[in-house]
This record gives sequence, C-alpha cells and structure tokens, in this order.
Amino acid sequence: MAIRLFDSLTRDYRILGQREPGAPPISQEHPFTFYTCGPTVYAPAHIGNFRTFLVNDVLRRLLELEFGKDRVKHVRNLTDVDDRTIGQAKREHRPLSEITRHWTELFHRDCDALNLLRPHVEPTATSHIREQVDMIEVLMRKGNAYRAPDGSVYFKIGSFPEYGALSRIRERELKVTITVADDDHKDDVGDFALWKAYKPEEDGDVQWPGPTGAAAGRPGWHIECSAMSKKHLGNTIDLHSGGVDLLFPHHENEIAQSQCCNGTTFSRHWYHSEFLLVDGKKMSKSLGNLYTLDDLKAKGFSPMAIRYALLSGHPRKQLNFTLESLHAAESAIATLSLDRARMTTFTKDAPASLSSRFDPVLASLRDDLNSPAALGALFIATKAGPTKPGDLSAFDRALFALGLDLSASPIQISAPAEICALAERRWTAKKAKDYAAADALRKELAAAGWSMLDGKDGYKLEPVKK
RNA sequence: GGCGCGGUAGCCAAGUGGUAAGGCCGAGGUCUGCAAAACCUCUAUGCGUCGGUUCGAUUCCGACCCGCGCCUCCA
Repeated sequence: MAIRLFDSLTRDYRILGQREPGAPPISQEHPFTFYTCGPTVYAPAHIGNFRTFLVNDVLRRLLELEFGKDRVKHVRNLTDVDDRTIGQAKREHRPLSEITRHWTELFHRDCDALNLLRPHVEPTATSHIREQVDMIEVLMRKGNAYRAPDGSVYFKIGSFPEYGALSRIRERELKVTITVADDDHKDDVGDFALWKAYKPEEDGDVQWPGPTGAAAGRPGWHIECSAMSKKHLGNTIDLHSGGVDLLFPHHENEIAQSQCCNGTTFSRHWYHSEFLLVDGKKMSKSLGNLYTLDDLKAKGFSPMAIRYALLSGHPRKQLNFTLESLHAAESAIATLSLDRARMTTFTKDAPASLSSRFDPVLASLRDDLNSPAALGALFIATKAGPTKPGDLSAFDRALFALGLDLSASPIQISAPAEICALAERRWTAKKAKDYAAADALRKELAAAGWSMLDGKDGYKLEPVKK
C-alpha cells in the first residue's frame, strides 16, 4: 500500500515515490531521497524541534518499510554557522567549532534517547563551503544573484518568476517592509543573502574566501541546504521536509536557488509539520515554556513517553503539549508494554493468524502520517486478545514504524535516605503484622511525597503520582 | 493588512453525509491486611454559534464568535 502525504506545494495529497517519466524508478542505485532541515547547533534542542524530527523519523521508518531499508537515503543537516552560532561563540568567548561540536553531541544524545534513526548523512554547513560558493558563482553567472556594495551576494527574486509558489507570497507586504529597513544593500526587500560579507565587529574569526567577485565572509543560511542536498542526493530529490516555519522564507529560497542553479525541479514533494504549542502558546524563552529533553527527564518523564506524547497529535496540526499529556503518555506506554509482554506468553490457544489486525496501524501512518489514528489502532489491536508467535512480528513492525521502544525502562528516581529508612521500618512492621504501625508509616511516606508499592518479597518506592 | 490552521466528552485526540475510534483521568466491581498493580464494567442524544442544502450534517455551503501560527533567518 502506497504512502500518501499532503504536499505543501500542490496542496493536495500525493503518493510518495512516484517519479516523472524518464526518471529512474526507486532502486538501490536510485534510492528514495529524503532531505530534512536539521537543527542549528548553538543551544539545546527543545521538544518543539524534536516534534519535527520525530515526525520525520516516522516517515523515514515508513519509507524503509515501503521501499526497503537499502532504498531510502535520508539526509539531515546541521547548521553550524549562522548569526546565532556565531553569536553564541562570541558570548562565551570560545571558538565557533567548540560551540557547535558541544551542541551537536548533546543533540545526538537526545536523538538516541528518543529513538530517532540516524540519518544516512548528516552534513554540516562549514564542511560544505566549497559547494555553496560554487552554487553562488553559478547563480551570479546566470544573473540570478548580484554583488552588493559591501561584498555580500544577494539572490534576486525578480529573476525567478516562480518565487512565492510554495508560500503563496507574491509581493512583500507593507507590514514587512517597515521592519526590514536595516538591510540597506538589497535591490529589493525580498532579495535574500547568499553570501554575507565579513564584519569584524560581529563575526570574530569566522570567515572564508568568498565567491569570485565577492568579499570574504560566510554563506547565508538558505544556500547550505541547496548545496548539501545537491551534493548528497542530487539535483532533484524525492521529498523535502521541515517545520512549517521554514516554509517561508527558507524553503521558498531553497527552491529559488536550486532551480535557478540546476535548471531542474528541486523537490518532487514537500512536507511540513506543524508547530508544537506549550500551554496553548508557542514556546519561547520569554514565556518560560520552553522544554528541553533534560528538563522533562529531570521531572521524571521517560524519553519514550515524550516520543509518544509528541506523536499523539496529527503532524500537520498544532499540538498543545502539557505535562498532563506526558503523564497520559507514560501510562499508555506502560499499558502497551504489558500487552506486548502478555502476547509473548499467551499464544497456545490463540485463534488463527490475527496479524492483519495490526494492519490499520500502518495504514493510518501511510495515510498522511496519521499517528494519532495509528496509536488508536495499536490499542485496538493489542486488546483483541492473545496472538500466535508469528503475529508478534506484526505488532513489532507497527512499533518499529512508530519508533516506540517498549523495552526502554522508565526513569527511576531513587528515594533519599530518610525515605528509605521509613520504608524499611514499615516493611518490618508489616512483616510483624503490626498493620497499625505500617499504615501510619505509609501515611508518613505519602506526606513526604512517596508511595510504597508492596510486592511479594520486597517493595518499590516511587514519587506520588499527581 | 496578507497567507494558513484549528474549535469533538474532565483532559488529549481520530473520524464519517446516515447518526461519535483510541488514550489518560474518574467511578463501580473482582482480587489483595491496607495501598498499588492487574482484570471486568461504566463515562459525549452530541461534535464553537446561527442559518442554508439534504430524506438525513458533527461531517457540505454561508455568516459569525473564539483560539493559534507564519509574513527575512524560529522545527
């Protein structure tokens, strides 16, 4: 069954992997090419960033199931030079590369925790300066770009009639032009930087020799994705994705650069995931509602629950993230784990093959990545009773597509010594059948925020759930 | 101002022109010294408001109200 995905450019649902006549069909030599705009590595990624990467991860998994593991090539870049990375390096008085290396490592750690498949290639902007400069030179030669008085290079949107097709922005609106008066070197407010001339007071020691005819400096933001996708995936890619906020101007600009430079379609399909809201508002530092993975782990939430919570809303719909949704996710995952464990043991008197009952899970995902519907279908399938060993593979395939690793253990928070002592006293009292004392101690523990879970031969302590 | 998205039970969230998946929470029950877990059962005569089309609309159309996002470097 084919994967149907909403296309941001044509604004309708289209089947993935369908190439135009003359293009080679998908094979090992010509894999499905998938480019995702990655993070800027200057600060910890927040869960909003991860929503997008998570959605793309499910897409990647689905593509592997659809076309074969060796017939999908996924590239996700790292932006390691721009205003923000340079600014951060300057604030910390450290070299740019040190800053970006540090945040890249932490990003990878978080990705692993969330069970995101590593992209096949994860190129960085600074290791593709040559490719970017090459493209800029082509654009200048073709008349799509011009040198500004300060030595920067701008793309001339007037030279590309299709500019605005993706974002439907045909003309710059009044409101915008007022706020952009700072850019004095452009011919047109809509023009955007391909290359930024070096500014000693801002850029520190970050600079490279520029395109022929331009000053030394650094690439503009948009060109890196055009250059890196071209290098690693070719002139025309099958799918390009990212968050909605990148739709304009980033992706609009990528299209302009790539198509003017290469003379071919840049991407056959565009997919954008919606924003994550926290407590009803866009996340921002000023609102104090910006969560990182570490923030949530410190609150005792497991990365798998975070993954679940982020998949509980439709990718193309804004998702309001709350701590409560995380509690719900934690419980839901525990239920699934239990169901999965039960299925491995109760297989003797199972009816004939029931693997088809997991079909709706993948079917939901194939239909525009409907992850909430897929999760619903997953629960229906697991509640349908015991299964046979072979059926477990269907369950696991569904879990793979969603990227849910049920073996990942929830975060354990160890109790402080005084709590442990109380618990020990209660356990002794209980063993002595002094239930009055035991109950009193349980109350004491509860008042201190801990619940004591009695087992047959021992007990567990965990923070009281709210 | 331009472009776009959404308003479904206490919370989250699918979905359909014929009468509402699923999850969480909650309630009752079974079990258990207690608690927790587990298991069973229950939980929207209604899908923002008002009109219209229709045999029939939550689902299509129109108006309105409310919320959110993007509009030059934010996933």
